[in-house]
Amino acid sequence: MSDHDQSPHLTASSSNSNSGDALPPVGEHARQYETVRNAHETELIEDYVELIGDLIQHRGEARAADIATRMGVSQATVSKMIRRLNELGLVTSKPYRSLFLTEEGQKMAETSRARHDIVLHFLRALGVNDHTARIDAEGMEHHVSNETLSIMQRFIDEQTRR
Amino acid sequence: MSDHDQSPHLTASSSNSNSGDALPPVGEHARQYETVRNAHETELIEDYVELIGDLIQHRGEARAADIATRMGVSQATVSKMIRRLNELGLVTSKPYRSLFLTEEGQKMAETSRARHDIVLHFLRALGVNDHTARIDAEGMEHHVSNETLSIMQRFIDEQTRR
DNA sequence: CAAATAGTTTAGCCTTGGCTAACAATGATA
DNA sequence: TATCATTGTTAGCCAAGGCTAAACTATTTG
Repeated sequence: MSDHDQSPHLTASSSNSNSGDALPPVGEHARQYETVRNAHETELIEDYVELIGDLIQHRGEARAADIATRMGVSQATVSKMIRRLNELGLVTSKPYRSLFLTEEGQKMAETSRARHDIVLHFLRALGVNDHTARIDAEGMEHHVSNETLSIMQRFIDEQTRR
Repeated sequence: MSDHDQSPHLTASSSNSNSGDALPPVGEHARQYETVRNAHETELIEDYVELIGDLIQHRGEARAADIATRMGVSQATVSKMIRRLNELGLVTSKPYRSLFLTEEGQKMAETSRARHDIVLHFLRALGVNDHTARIDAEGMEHHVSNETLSIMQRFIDEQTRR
């Protein structure tokens, strides 16, 4: 039935020089998309936690209003999100008071920040202009595996050690 | 969470040497997040269209069942999505028949495919292993600006011309 | 210290993108 | 040709992440 399987299709448009042309085997292909879907679920969470960590570090505290303006989102949305972060054990908050990260939240914030920094520095080291690099980094950071991250780090090191 | 994970992270420390540490100005910061949110809206659409294009090219036709197994998603979900693509003028479909891309759909498929390929080749040229590169590329492709894309292309060219 | 302003939360709505279950059409084949 | 497996569609559910409007709390200030 579903075993149309991988028909051996010789790269019809051979002009493109590579092995990436053929469709991946079904199972693998599905797993790729699944990975992306999963990343999407955690992405926003990580962005919030990272931002909260940054605000605490640079401003001394994280207030819902600041999060809202920095995220470009309504305060109501932030409030709802904070409830979720609370349920997930990432922040603690008393009503009408400012937020704190739990231990787990702090770990997540640090990891996210580190990843973000590597991607951003990498893009700049590659030659991407600062403004673009920031935007791209914000989107890319959640989709870069640790393997790729460490290769990026190596690239940065080589580049700057020169 | 991320399944393809292992390496240690002694790295972040070294990256404290820069201007990226301070929070960006509020407006700019908000615009970064907005860009990501917008990307999210088109991402899935592009993935479907790209996949449909690939199926047509490699298999001669795109059937809902194949899309479902490749995406790792139920047929009902695909069916619903196809209706949306239809409304957006990206595909044409008669019930119970296989799909075709409109002209606009084809353009989108080509663009997506090209972007995807560049990112994938770039990662491989960087030294990322094929399997990881595929997964990362799938997630990253929608967040890479044209500027970065062309820098990646240049990098590939230099790398392979050696 | 009371009133105004600023900040936070809640209620209720909307859209997306998943799902399952039930039903409908197609096409192979007995 | 009648049956049945495969494929496609529809209905109806759910959670997430937006929004606005209204209610509530905290803080500033007259």
